This record gives sequence, structure tokens and C-alpha cells, in this order.
Amino acid sequence: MQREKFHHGNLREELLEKGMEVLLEAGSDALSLRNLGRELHVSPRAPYRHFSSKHELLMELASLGAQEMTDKYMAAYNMAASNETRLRQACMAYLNFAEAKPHLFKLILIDESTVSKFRSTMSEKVLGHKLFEELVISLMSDSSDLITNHEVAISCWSMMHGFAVLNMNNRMIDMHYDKEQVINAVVRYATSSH
Amino acid sequence: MQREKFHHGNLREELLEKGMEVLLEAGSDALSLRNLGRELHVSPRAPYRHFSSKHELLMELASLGAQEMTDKYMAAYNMAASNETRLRQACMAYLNFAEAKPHLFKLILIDESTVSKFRSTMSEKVLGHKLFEELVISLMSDSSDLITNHEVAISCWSMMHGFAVLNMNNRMIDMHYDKEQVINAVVRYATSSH
DNA sequence: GATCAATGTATACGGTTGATACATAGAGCG
DNA sequence: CGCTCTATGTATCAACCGTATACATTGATC
Repeated sequence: MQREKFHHGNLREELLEKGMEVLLEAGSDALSLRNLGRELHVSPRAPYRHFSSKHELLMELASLGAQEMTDKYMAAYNMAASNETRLRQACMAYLNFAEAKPHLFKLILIDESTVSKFRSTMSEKVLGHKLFEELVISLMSDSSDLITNHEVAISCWSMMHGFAVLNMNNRMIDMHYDKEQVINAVVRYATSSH
Repeated sequence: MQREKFHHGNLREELLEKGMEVLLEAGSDALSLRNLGRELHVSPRAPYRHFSSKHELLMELASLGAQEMTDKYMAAYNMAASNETRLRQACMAYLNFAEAKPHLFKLILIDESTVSKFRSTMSEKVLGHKLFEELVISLMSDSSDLITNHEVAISCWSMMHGFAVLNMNNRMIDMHYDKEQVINAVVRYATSSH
């Protein structure tokens, strides 16, 4: 092997970078540690010094992705003035992320092993329902007796998540239904539930 | 190889059966044509006489699964009396299927290649929104001007699908929210939209 | 400057999807 | 009955992959 230096020097970082590239454009199945090593001009076994398995690299990428998603979600949340625009912006950030990076979204929020690994984190704040629930409830005019606020919040959450997944698989094409409209539906459902 | 007869006689059928078993309990990644051949006491290459690739077998399984799902959905639809119970039963059939056979559900409705292959079929009748749309619209008291019936139907569809996906990943555990409640939410949203 | 832990390599095993070439058996036809 | 043809099996192989063990190199530390 003809390499300048024996030590690559920055292998871990570059594995994450290249790995993210592959993940974003082709999904986790297409990602291969051997291939990453090859592209970085390093032996097949070298990546294992930094990630003990392919799964571990994926978990790291998922974690980075979740952080990015969280940041965007929070930024949208903090920028808006009223509770309604807050909710709208947060939803839009969520849906935009799903649309822009479907493979990463799937890895984070649909893949079994990732979801189970990060379940506690996801339920907590941003990726889960907690913050979303606050937002939805803030819009509800009344706390009903028959239908709890909580139920409405989860229903809205389901609606948004469902749209994200359907849209990711291009199933909203020719439906004359887009992100704006789900968000309208969510807001409408929240404000009309009393 | 010590086999009774050279010709297996029923290989294609048994590949589908065993394949479905593996798919149901471990998912499409765990399915291997070699392994199926091994379990059926046949050479590694034999399955390829019946399915030109692993993908082709998966598509066949997805097709069978979609048919099963359709049947259940239609049975529920036809059994009920009122439009509301019709909608409730159909939703329940959908959610039950997702819960009982998550890997198959994922293959049919989330996996990219399957979804794109069956998109036309799915949009048509049962797995898509058409029949669902009819049902939802039948509940709507009024055809509004601001919000179209179509939009409400898709919103309900998103909610149901979203719940199915979230529930599949055990994200509804400890949420005090179950299938009954999504369905209530769907019905409520449909009947209150006017 | 010697030592050591971190980080690379060489090589190997068993698994997968598939392709090509050959073997067998069973069905149709004379 | 016997022959041929085709469907369906086998044997073998190449190219990948994830991952393990043993060894080499190097940069940091005492």
C-alpha cells in the first residue's frame, strides 16, 4: 500500500463524513465499512479501530442526525412569536428534514435498532412528543373531559409523522396535498378540539 | 447431495412459504435465498430457477401480503352496517395488520423499491387512499369551501398511517394511546370538519 | 532515547448475491 | 416402447461484505 503516512491522522472524522454522504444519498444498506476504507485509501480493517462494527458507525451517524434535527426544530421553535407560529415552524422543520434527508430520517426514526437505542432521548424533548405536546396543548381552547389534551397531541403527532413517511415514499405526488396542508390540518385539529 | 428425488417438485411454493415465515419473524434483511435453499434441502443455486433475484422473491411476498391486507380490509368494510362503523372496522383491520406483521407491513408500505413498484396498485383501491377517502367523506356533514373533503381524507389517512408506524416501533408504549383512540380521532376529525 | 499505547496492515473465515456450465428427470411425441 | 427437449436441479466460481487474529509502525511520554 502506497500511502504518504502510515497514520491517516483524521480517519474517524473522515469516516463519519464519507459515511454520512453515502447514507444520505443511498441509505444505510449501501454503506460499507470496507468501501469507506477503500475510498479513504486505507486498509479494509482500519475503520474497525474507530468503530467496532458497522452498526456502531450507523448509531453515531444517527446521533449526529438527531442532533441536527433537534437544532433545526429548536431554532424554528425559538424564532416564532405566537404559539401557533411556533407550532407551525416546528412542524415545518420536521417535515423539511424528512423530505431533504429521507434515508437519515428513516435511520433515526424508523429503523428498529436505532429507535430502540434512542427511545429515551426521543421521547424526552424534540424528536418525541413532549415539546410537540406542549405546543399543541397551548392552542387548545379548552381542556375537555371526554377527549384529553394528551390524546389530541398524540393524534396530531401521528398525523405529522404519517405525512412525513408517506411523503418520503413519494405517495403524496398527485395528491394535491403538501406540507402546508398537513400543518393546517394539525393546527385546525388542535384549535377545534374542545 | 442425498435427496429422495432429484426434482423437489414444489420448490417455488415452499420457497414462498418459508420465505414468508422468515420475513414475518425477522424481516427482509434476514432472508437469504441460500438459507432458504438449505432449509429445503436443495442446492444454493436452486431457488434462482424460480426467482431471478432475492428482490424478486421479496416482491412476490409483498404482493401476497398486500393481497392479504386488502382482503382483511375489504372484509371489515363489507361487514359493517353504518358508514362510521365501516370506517372504524377498516381502520382497525389496517392497524391490526401493521401490528401483527410489522416486517411485512414495512416491506409493503415503507420499503422504497416495493412502494415504487406497487404505487399504482396502492393508490387505486385499498392500500391507498381512495376507498378510505370515500369512507371519510361519507362522514363529513358538509362539503366546506375552505377545507376540501379531499384534504380532510388525506389528513386522516396520514394520522392512521403515522400511528401504525409509530406503534410498530413501540413508540406508543406508555403513551396511554391505542388503536381505538386513533380511530376515534379520525372519526372525530372527519365529522367535525365542516 | 526507550517504551508503550494508538492506529495502521496482512491475511483469513464464513457469509451473502449472483453467473456459467453441466446433470437429470419427466413430458410429449413418433 | 424409445427419443428428444425442456424444466429444474447441481457444481463451481467470482465478487462482495462484516469481522477476527496477528503483526507493523509511529507519535507521545517518561
